[in-house]
Amino acid sequence: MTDTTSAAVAEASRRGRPRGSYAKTEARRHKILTAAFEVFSTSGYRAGSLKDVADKVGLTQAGLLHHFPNKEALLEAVLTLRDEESVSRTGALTAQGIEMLRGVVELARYNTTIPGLVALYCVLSAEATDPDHPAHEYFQRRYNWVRSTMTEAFDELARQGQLRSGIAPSTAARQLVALMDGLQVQWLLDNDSVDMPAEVVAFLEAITTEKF
Amino acid sequence: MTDTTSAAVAEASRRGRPRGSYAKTEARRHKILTAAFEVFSTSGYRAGSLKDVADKVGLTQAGLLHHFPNKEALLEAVLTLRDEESVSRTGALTAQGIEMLRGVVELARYNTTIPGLVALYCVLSAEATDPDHPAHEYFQRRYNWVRSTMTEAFDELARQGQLRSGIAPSTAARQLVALMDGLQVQWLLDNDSVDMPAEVVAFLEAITTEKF
DNA sequence: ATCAAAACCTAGTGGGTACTAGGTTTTTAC
DNA sequence: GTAAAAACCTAGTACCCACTAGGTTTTGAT
Repeated sequence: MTDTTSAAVAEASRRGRPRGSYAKTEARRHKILTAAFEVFSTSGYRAGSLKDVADKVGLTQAGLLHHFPNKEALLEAVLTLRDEESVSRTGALTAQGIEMLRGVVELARYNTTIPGLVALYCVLSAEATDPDHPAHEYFQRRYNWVRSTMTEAFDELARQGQLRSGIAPSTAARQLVALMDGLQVQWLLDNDSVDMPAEVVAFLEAITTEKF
Repeated sequence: MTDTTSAAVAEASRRGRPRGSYAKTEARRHKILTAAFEVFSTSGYRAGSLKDVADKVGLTQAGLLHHFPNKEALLEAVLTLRDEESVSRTGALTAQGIEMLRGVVELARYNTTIPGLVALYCVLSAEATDPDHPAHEYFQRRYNWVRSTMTEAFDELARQGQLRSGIAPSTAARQLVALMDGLQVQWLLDNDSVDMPAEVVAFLEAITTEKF
């Protein structure tokens, strides 16, 4: 365990040891992540450049690389931050059963307000289907986790007889995830062509006996 | 109209006019398109390079650019060829109503045998959601066409009372397209996680009264 | 006020990019 | 066989890439 109390930092400083980052540093790193997010969203990871990111923040490439050792680390940081934010924001995954599925509809609605984030995951998940992509395992883990979480929700519905017969909970989960991903592509290509939350509601009402 | 009869070519040759391409040229262009397809599939258009394509064919970059004036033209040629091939192969879209939907299931099954093509459209459609992408309009047109074709099929089902009540044909079409796209991402990330044709069948049987 | 570390820069490295100019080899009609 | 166009190459353009070495400026605890 690293001791990060101020007393310990002061002690370390006296001996010429590493000091913590400055007051503005956290804000700057956040700005960098926002910019990186925008760049990776529109160009993908491979075609998006560190210079594009640095320019958006008002830094040089080298300045940027002072905060993140390399491009891959930057991508990881973006993905981690976005996961934390969306989990803390929606708490979409703490709910269970039907309440969680209502949360999914709400998520679909919320997604229409953040096309950038939708584009990021859309472009990145497609790019990361290549086993050599640095985010390949991240997306494998992510999909496994989302699918299993959704399967649990449909399991509960099935136990209460609210899932239409002939539909396995795991199938419902896979399809719901697939549907949302696919709708996003169509929506990004042409916003007016798809009403995402309405489509999700229609799907859920088709496979369950509930109203959403 | 360009006159391309052999007599006309001969006449043109006598005058030092352009000649047609050589016997092997068509095969070579086809080899180039195959290679380009592979490169764009795994890396996308933006990150995929002409050198990668040229190397696969055993040409130099310059040699490749003798056949296609630039990278964008190469992409267009790949997309056009693939559309022609898949239309002529499956004839998936000549059928109507339920027969066409059965063709969609068959397409999902066939897709599992060509992960490269699936990856191409998956990566490219995501990348092309950016309005500045050269294939942006291509994908807009493509989705509009696919959606309207599918809507017609569901319309016919609805007329025959085979579409579950409460589901609009256009909704069914959008969802079927979205589902297939989304399933492909999950399948590319982990082949064993999804049985694509089975999922499509499950979806169709959930929204219709038919067996698939 | 001092001074060391953090933050950031300039100026590179070696490599890749799409694309071009101009020449050489290969094909093919005559 | 000849000649001209097609096919293809070498060698270059100008630019972008991720990343680094080493120096300068800024910060902040003492």
